[in-house]
Amino acid sequence: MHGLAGTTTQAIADRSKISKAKLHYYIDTKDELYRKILEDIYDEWVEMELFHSAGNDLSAKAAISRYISEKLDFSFEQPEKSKIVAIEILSGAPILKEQFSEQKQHTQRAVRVVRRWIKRGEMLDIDPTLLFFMIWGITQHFADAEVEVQSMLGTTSYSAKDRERIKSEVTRFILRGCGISDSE
Amino acid sequence: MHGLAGTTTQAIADRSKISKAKLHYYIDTKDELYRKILEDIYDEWVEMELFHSAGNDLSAKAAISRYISEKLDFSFEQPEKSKIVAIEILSGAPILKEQFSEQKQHTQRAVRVVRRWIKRGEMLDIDPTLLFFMIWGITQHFADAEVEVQSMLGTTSYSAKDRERIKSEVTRFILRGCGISDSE
DNA sequence: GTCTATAAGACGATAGAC
DNA sequence: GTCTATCGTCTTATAGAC
Repeated sequence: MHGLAGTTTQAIADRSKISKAKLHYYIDTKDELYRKILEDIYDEWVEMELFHSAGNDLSAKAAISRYISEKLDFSFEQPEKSKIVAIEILSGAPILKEQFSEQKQHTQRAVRVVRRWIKRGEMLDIDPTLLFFMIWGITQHFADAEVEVQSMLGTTSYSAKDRERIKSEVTRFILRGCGISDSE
Repeated sequence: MHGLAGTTTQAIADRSKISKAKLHYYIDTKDELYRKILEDIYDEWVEMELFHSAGNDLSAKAAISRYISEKLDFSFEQPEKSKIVAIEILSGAPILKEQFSEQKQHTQRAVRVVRRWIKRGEMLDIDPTLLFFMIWGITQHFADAEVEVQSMLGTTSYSAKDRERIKSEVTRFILRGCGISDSE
């Protein structure tokens, strides 16, 4: 993963197994291609249901568990996508900045859901927005810092066992952090 | 923050308010400069005491709280440094990879400290390495995803109030996640 | 639609005067 | 040590034949 400047059109063409000229037949500029890819990924990213899921009648425990599971699956299975977005945000989000407002709306809806859980006594009184940051930080770390994580785990890819263990530990950790009882 | 390929020597020279030629008087190649900066930051990064702090007699609660506080301060005060390392790791850590072994040793020592806490009943039985990943993921997110976080908080920089609130919420969240009693 | 060839410019690095 | 000028290379993008 190298971001916009770190990748050449030649490399893109090579990986697509087409010529550079052919690539330019389909796209106008490299920037445009980058922007398109980025927006596609970000849409997929934002639309990952953040608690206002299937039915609003899910318990806090069920909804949060499911969201963590989905986010971790995304990190395990499509780390490249996570990384592309990460580089864009690290760089100050010159392109995605405009779309933050869209995300804000999604998040506001999720904030209200969390507030309801808190009122109902399903979880502790935690700032919902900060809770999202923590969940994002943890789950995305397994994609973005893949090399470091795997190096320390002594592997070169996440085995099915690794995934289960991580998912289980992370879920229980976050649920406890939310003050949601660990036992069934 | 743009990584190695994303920054031109011209930009570096401009920001240093010297000419491009003068820059090349002090450094040989751009790669060399990048490597030097990276290794300096990473050393500072790794040496941030990870639990095997001052005295080994610190309680789990005190040691973890202190570490979170230090990491968050670093994220708030020197986000650029965090970002440079983040980009390097996102890119597969071509340069830092060799130094991972050093970090592994630091981490192994910290793992033993955590194991002791668990044996003593100071905290729940959590995989220490995964715990580190979660703490790193959360704390670094406030630096690396700065734009996104601040955009959602409705600010353009972390105020003293923001910092206190984040630090307090994050610390309590993680301590609860570790099964360490919230009250005094 | 797909190719070869090349234009046009950006960039890292150096030469050489002062 | 610091400057101006420039070389050589890499890269994006286009022109034009087929």
